[in-house]
Amino acid sequence: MELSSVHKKANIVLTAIDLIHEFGIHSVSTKEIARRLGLSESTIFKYFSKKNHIFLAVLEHFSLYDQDIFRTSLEKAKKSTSREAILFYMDSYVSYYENYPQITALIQAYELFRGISELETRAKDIFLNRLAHIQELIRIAQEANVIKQDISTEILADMVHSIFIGLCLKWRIKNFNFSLRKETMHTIHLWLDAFSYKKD
Amino acid sequence: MELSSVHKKANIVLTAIDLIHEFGIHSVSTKEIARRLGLSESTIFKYFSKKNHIFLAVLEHFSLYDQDIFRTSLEKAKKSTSREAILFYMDSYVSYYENYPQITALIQAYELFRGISELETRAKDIFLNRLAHIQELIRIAQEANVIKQDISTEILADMVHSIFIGLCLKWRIKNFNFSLRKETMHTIHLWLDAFSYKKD
Amino acid sequence: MELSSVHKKANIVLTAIDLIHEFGIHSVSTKEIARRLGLSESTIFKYFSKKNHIFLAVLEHFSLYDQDIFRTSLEKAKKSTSREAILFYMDSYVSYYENYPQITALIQAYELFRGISELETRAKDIFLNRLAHIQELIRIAQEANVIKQDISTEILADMVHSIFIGLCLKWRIKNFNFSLRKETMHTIHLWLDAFSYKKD
Amino acid sequence: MELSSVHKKANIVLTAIDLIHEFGIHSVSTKEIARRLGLSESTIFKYFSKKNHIFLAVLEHFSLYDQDIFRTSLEKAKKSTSREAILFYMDSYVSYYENYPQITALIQAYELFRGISELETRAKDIFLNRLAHIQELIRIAQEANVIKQDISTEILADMVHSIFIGLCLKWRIKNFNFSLRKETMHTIHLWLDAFSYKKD
DNA sequence: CATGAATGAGATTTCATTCAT
DNA sequence: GATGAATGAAATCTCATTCAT
Repeated sequence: MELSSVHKKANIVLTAIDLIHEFGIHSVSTKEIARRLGLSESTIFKYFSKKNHIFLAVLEHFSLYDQDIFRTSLEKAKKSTSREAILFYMDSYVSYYENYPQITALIQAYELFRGISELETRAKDIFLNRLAHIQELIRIAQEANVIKQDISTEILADMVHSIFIGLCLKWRIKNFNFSLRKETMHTIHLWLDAFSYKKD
Repeated sequence: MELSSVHKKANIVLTAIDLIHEFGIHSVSTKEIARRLGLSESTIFKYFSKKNHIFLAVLEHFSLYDQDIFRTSLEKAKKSTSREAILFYMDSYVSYYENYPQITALIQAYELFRGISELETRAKDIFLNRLAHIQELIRIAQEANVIKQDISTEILADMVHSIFIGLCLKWRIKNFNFSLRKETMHTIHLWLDAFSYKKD
Repeated sequence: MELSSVHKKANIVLTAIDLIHEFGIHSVSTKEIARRLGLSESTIFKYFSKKNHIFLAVLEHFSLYDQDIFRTSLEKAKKSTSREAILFYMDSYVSYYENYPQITALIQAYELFRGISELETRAKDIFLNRLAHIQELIRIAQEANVIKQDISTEILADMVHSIFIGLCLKWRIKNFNFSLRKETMHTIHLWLDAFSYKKD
Repeated sequence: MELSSVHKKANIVLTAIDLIHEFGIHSVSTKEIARRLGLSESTIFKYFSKKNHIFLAVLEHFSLYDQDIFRTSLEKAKKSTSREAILFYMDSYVSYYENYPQITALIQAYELFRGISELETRAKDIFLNRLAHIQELIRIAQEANVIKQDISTEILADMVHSIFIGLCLKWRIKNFNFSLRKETMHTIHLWLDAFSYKKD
C-alpha cells in the first residue's frame, strides 16, 4: 500500500537521522538501520535502492519545513511587523529542534556529506537557501526602517544565520543541557535591539 | 633521525587534512594517504599505529596555535585596548585560515568525529576552549567599560564565536570565493560597534 | 532455512578442523575455509561474525559427545561392572577418533589456543572435565573393590587420561599407521589388570 | 664476538619460548621478541635470517639435554639398577621443568608447528626419540628381570611417556599449582610397582 | 654490530548491493 | 511485501623480511 510504504520509508529516514545523531555519520550502515527497525537489510533496499538515497531523503526531511516557514514569515512581515517575522522565523526552527534534537546533527550536513556530490550539493543548497531567506527578511526589515540601513544586508544575515548555527552546535556539544529555544530567542532579541533604530 | 620522523608524521597529518577538505571525511583511508605521499600503507602504520591516531594528530594540528593566540590576545588586552585584543584574536585565526583554507574543514570536527570517543572528546574540548577564550576576552572588555555590561558575557561570546564559525562554513560552501579575513573582520567591527558603548 | 544454516555452520567448523589437522593452526584462515567450501570470505562472516567464534564452535564440536559418553558410562557402571564402564568410556572415544582422525588435532587445543582467552578457557574446561569424568569412573571402580583402593584416585585418573592423550599424539605423529583403538584398548586392559585386585 | 653473539641468539630463543609459554604460539612475532629484548626487529634478523630458524633453535633448546640424559641413564642402568635408571631419566626432566616451567609449552611442539615442515619434522623426531629412549630403558629393565617381560616393551614405553606428557599438560593447565616433580615421580613409582615383578 | 626505514603479502572484518524465492 | 543467501570490494592492521647506512 502506498501509505504504508511511505511510512516505512519515513522510518528508515528517521532511523538514519537517529544514528547520525547518536553515533555519528560513520555509524550509519544499512545493516544497522535494518537492525534497529527489525527488518532485513534487503528490505531496506526495496525502499531505497542506494544507500545515498536514504541520505538524500534525510536531507529532504531536514529541510522539510523550510519553504513553509519562509512563506509564513513573509506573510507575517506583511501582516504584522518585519521584526516579528524574523523572530517567528527563528522561533519556528528552534521550537522544532527543541522537540527533535536529533535533527540538529544535520546542521553540519555539508561537511558530513562532503565529497558525495549529490549530497554535498543538496546540503549546500539548503544552507544557502536558509541564508537567503534570512537575508530577505532582513532586507524587508531594513526597507521598513526597522533594522539599520547603513549595514550590508548580507552581513546582517550572516550574523543571524551564524548565531542560529552556532547555538545549535553548542547545544549539541553541551549535550542539550540548556534550552535552545530560550537561549536563541534571547540572543536574537539582543541582536535585533543592537541593530535596530532606537525607538525613543 | 628524529627530525625526519617528525616531518613524515606531519606530512601524513597534512595529507589527512587535505583529504578531509577535498573529498570529505569518508574519503580518508590509509591507502589514499599512502598513495598521495608515495608510500606504502604499511609505512603509514609505522608512524601511526592506529588510523585514529592520525585523526588525533589532525585535531592537535587544528588547535596548534590556540594557546598562543589566546595568550598573546590577553597580553594585548593589557598593553593596548581590550577591543584590539578581540580583533587580534579573530584576525589571528582568519589570517591563518585564509592562507590554509583546508584546515577549515575541521571547524566541524565534532560532528565529523562523533561517535569515535577519543576524537569526539578532543573536538569538543577544542570547541569549548575557544568559546571560553572569547568569553574571557569579552569579559575583560566589559570590565574595561568597552563592551556593554548589561548583556550576559556568555551570550556575547556565543555571538562572536558563532560569527566566526558561521563565516568559515559559508566560506567553504561558497568555495572560498570571498576574503574570509576581510568579511570576518568587517563583521566583527560592526558587531563591536553595536555592542560597545557609544563614544560621542 | 534453519536446517541449512546449521548445516553451513557445521561445514565451516568441519573445514576448520580439517585445516588444523592437515596444515596446522596457523594455516586456518577465513580465506582458506571459504576456498575449500567454494564460498566467498564474506559469506563465512555471515555465519560466524568473528573468526574466533569458528574456533569456539570447533571446541564445541570437539567436546560434543563428552556428556553423553560420561552419562552412558555411569549407567554402565551401575548396570554392569565398573571395569566395563571404564573400558566403554575409552572405547567410545577411540572408536570415534579412529573414524575421524582429524579431530585428534584438538587434543592439544589448550596449547594451540593459548593466549586467546575465551578459547584457552574453553579448552581448559574440556580437558579438566574429561579428567574429572575418568576420575569419577575410577572412584566407582575403587568403591566396588575392582581397582586397588590404596592408590590415590587422582593419580590413577591422571594415568588413564595421560595414556589416552599420549596415544592420540603418538598416533598423529606416526601418521595414523596403527589402530588407535586396538592399541589403546589393549593398553588400558593391561593397565586395569595391573591396578586391579588379583582375582585368583 | 663469538661469545656475545651466541649469547644474543640464546636470548632470542629464550624470549621466544617465554612468549609461547605466556601468550601462545600466535603471539610470537619478531616485533614482540625485539620489543622484549630492547632490540630492533632488524637486529633479530642479523641473528636468525628467517623466523623459523628461531623456532628451530627453540626446538634445539627444548631437546638440548636429551642425549645427555639418555646417556647418563644408560650408564645408571649398568652401574646401579635399571629401575633407578628409569627413575633418574624421569627425574632429570621433571626437575629441570620444575625450575623452568616455560619450556613445557613445547611438549606440544608437534601440533604447534604442524604444517611448517622443517619444524614439524624436528618436533616429531624429538617426540619419537624420547619415546625410543624410554623404550630402551624399559627393555633393559625387562632384560634384567625388573619389569614384567610378558608385556610388550612398546606399550610399557607408551605408558611411561604418556604419563610424563600428560602430567606436564595438566601442570600447565592447572597453572603450575602442584609440584610436577613430586607428582610425576610418585606416579612413576606406583607404575613401576605395578609393572614390576613382586619382590617377596 | 645495530638500526631505521620501508614494504608486499596477507589476515580479519565491514559494507553496500544483488538476486532468487 | 519481505527475506535469506551470497558476494566483491575495500578498509584497517600485522607480519616477516630487505636494504642502506
